[in-house]
Amino acid sequence: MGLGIKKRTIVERLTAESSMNSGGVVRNLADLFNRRIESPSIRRILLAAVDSFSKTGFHAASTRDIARKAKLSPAAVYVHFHSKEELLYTVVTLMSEWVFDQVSAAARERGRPAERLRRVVQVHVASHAAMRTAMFVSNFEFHSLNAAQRKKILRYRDAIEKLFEDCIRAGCEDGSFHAADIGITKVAVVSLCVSVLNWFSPGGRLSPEQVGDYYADLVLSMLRADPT
Amino acid sequence: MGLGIKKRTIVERLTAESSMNSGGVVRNLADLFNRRIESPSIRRILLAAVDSFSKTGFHAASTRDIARKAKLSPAAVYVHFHSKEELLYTVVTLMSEWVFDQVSAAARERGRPAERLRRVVQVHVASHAAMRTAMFVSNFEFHSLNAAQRKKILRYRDAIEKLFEDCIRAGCEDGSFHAADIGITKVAVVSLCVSVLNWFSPGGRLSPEQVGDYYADLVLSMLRADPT
DNA sequence: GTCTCCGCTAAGCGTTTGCTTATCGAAGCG
DNA sequence: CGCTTCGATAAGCAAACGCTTAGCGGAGAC
Repeated sequence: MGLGIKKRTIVERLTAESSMNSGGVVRNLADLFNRRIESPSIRRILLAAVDSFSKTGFHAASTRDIARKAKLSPAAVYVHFHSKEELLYTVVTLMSEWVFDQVSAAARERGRPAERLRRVVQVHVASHAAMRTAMFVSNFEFHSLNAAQRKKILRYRDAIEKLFEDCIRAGCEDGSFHAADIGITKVAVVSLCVSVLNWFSPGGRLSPEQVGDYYADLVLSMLRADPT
Repeated sequence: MGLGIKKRTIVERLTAESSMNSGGVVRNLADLFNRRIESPSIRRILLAAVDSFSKTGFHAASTRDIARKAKLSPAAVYVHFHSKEELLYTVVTLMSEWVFDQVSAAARERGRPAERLRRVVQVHVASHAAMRTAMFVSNFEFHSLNAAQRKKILRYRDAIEKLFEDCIRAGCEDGSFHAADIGITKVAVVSLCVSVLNWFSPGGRLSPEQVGDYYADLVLSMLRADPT
């Protein structure tokens, strides 16, 4: 067999189990990692990485700190991951895949454009709010990935944007929506959804689902065609 | 005079010159720094810091790198600044003050709520787009400041949010706007404006002012009262 | 001429960083 | 038993980090 070939990455060995085919919704980050990653040590490392990255940012977080939180020696992290960068890439990949699964499931259900866009916005916002910490890392430490990694993650982001665009375009074509520029409107709507990360608080007045509903109302009134 | 007292910070020595009282609008970041900072060396350091912080984030940026970009020795930075953290704090303060000046000037002009909110949104978005790099640092490296510094910067942010809230509340009271929850609506609108940082590109199809106009349209149709 | 100030630099201190090396012990297997 | 595999560790390396120290050189004051 191939010598000199470096070991496979965690991302390449992820359990191919999505929220679709395995009983019930994902409840939280630990639950999501349980479904996708077999080794308990690797799960602990990734949970610790999310915690460290979210608190201090990728570059300020030390691998020693992550190892300590995972109750392992500093070197044990490198038994499972090639580098600190791969830690971040694994986290971002897991979260990007999950959000894409959530939103595309919402977009698959039939309905009028307004109904479909409502579901897509609601799920997108609620997902970001519910997994606030990990989605924060996935979004705001994205630029610390290398070019090849960024390119792979961008595929998920582009696919999600496409789902939004399809709903908006369908509504414009059947006259229920008005948008002067679909491209700008699309990025404005998506970035509005993501920006819930900047203020949402788990212990706050509203649940993730309630915030999602509210944002869906905002987006629909933003897009509804003039009754004139 | 007081011995043992550490030297004053750059922020404490800023020129008290706002865009109001000194001829014309600020054209770009260098122009803004020229108006507020006397020493050319300090201006070069701050411009270099903005560049480094925006490219790699606060923690990954090295003071040696910043010094090299400013054409100074590494130690020269510490002649003017106590620490790397003070570099960030100075940048964030300058940008936060500037944005607050811009938005509050827009809010001061009289008009119906819809007209005032349109101006406020337009200026807020256009300011972020026009100073994209520095505003990016100001917003996304905010968490690297210490608690006391964050508290001071939050005063500007809260004041800006208040300006938005006043417009929205006035529109709800005179019946021209509809908002089920003014608090959530306010943070959604403000974070929508800020999120232009995530996609705006200086060389793109639209100018900062055009994007501001488009966002103002979006926000107004989001808030306008139902004609039913 | 001498003294003081001030912006600036060369050199380097102490610490922390990401990551490697050599090794261990338990488990699986013929 | 002998051998391999594998998760994990103790120890440490080379590099980079933020920041300090001691001192230089030109300008202004008297």
